Amino acid sequence: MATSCFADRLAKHVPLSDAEKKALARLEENPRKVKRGAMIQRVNETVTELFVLREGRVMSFVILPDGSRQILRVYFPGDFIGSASTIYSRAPESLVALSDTIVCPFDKHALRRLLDEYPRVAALLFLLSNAERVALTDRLASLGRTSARARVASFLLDIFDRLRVTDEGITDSFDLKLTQEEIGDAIGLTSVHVNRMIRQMEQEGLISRTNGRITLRDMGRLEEIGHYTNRHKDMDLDWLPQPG
Amino acid sequence: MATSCFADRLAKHVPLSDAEKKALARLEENPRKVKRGAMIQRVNETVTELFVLREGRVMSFVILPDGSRQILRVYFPGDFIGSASTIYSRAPESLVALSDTIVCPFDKHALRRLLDEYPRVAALLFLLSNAERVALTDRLASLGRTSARARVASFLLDIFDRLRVTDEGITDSFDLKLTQEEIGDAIGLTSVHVNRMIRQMEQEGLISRTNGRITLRDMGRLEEIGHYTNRHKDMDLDWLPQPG
DNA sequence: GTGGGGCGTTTTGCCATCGTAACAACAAGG
DNA sequence: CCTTGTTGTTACGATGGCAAAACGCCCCAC
Repeated sequence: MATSCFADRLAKHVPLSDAEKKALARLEENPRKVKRGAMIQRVNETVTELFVLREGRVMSFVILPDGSRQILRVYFPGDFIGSASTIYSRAPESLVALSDTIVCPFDKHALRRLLDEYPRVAALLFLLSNAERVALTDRLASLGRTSARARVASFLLDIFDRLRVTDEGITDSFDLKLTQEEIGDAIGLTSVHVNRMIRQMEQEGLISRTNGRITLRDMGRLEEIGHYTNRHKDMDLDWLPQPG
Repeated sequence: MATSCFADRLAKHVPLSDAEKKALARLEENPRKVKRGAMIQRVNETVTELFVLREGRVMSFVILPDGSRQILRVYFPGDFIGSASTIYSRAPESLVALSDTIVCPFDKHALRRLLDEYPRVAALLFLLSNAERVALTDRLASLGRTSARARVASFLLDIFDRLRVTDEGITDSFDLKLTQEEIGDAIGLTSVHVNRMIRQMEQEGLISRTNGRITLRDMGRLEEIGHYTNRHKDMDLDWLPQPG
């Protein structure tokens, strides 16, 4: 059977039948290489495609009329991207590759057939979009009610924990692959202030850096500072119908 | 057939079969009255229930360790509430009634059966949760990258447009039913500053107020100020499977 | 009717946080 | 070598938070 990183991801939550895996793999039949910095989707463009991210990193963002940018979400391999085009005819957000990536585009009619034929997968997608929703509300609380310092801390922990979902090898350090300006645009700060906070945290021994690689030196305190909770531990999908 | 405000809401997007309507109506078999201010769900509590909001208003929020509150979402009749409990065993957010309300709780196993038997409804729920996701990213951009003035403007417009989805009678005024402190907690400001902005906007003739009722006097300028786009106009669910 | 009590709004003064602008240092890559 | 992009650093100032109090309003008890 063809491997599918999307099926692999979903299978981390619930067991999948072979038929389901095969159907999911079909979404990834048309892998497309995208160079770092290339646009995958432009805001307001008519969209009928969605994507599974197979390799590399992608971000979604919007540009406000005054030119400032808000990064909405950073995506990692196995993530399902562009779900907004299931319901809006024009893209509400832009997608750009943060590194050289491989995305697998598929038409929403392919998704339709999948949802139609594999109700259990439809339910699963619904559940996972609820998890995404919670991730967004967590960041909303972060932007709305916490200090710059707390936002940086929770942002680092969030990226760290998400990377660890798929990469077991990570223990305490990771490649952020984001400029400080991008971090700022994700958590509502300027690059200058992100820099202040990061250097401060480095001085205090909370983190350390060696050419772009971040090492978390005191996760306990970082969690406190960022008011961060790792949601991944608390998932429960056992109540879904069994496969078959 | 029993009326179901949830079915009515969904039917605004796509036609539903009688069987689907009936199945949706079953979710609302146990209406429960909730007094203004009463908790419907407490953060970190074990949850197995979800809700359809039939009447009144509800908000979801979290309290941070320093006591500050972030309001995550305000809900109106026909909204589907508490979707996080589909995937997390403990509630990531609290739910409280903003007015005297009627909610219809149902167990997630009832949802399971619905998703299982009516794949088209499952798909529809998935799509609508994607719309919710976009609503959240819009507010994320608002909190991360816009001024206090812009946040207030877009917040008012957002509530206004959401009320108008179900209540055709609304033309330019509505009952906000939120204190300025609550507005602030929703958009990341203090009540003091919300007050400053609202009075400023009133002085400029952008809005006017009479005992809690807001009238939007210049929606065009409000949309500009808030960098607001009404997403409701742009929905497209026609590609879903047909009923039957 | 009168006198609270509670709740929300209005108002003020002060000041911390964070943004703006500008530039230096440095690395990578053509 | 020059260009381009990222990080580091500073000075200055605006936005919006904080604390505190007054005000208006509604409801209730007396």
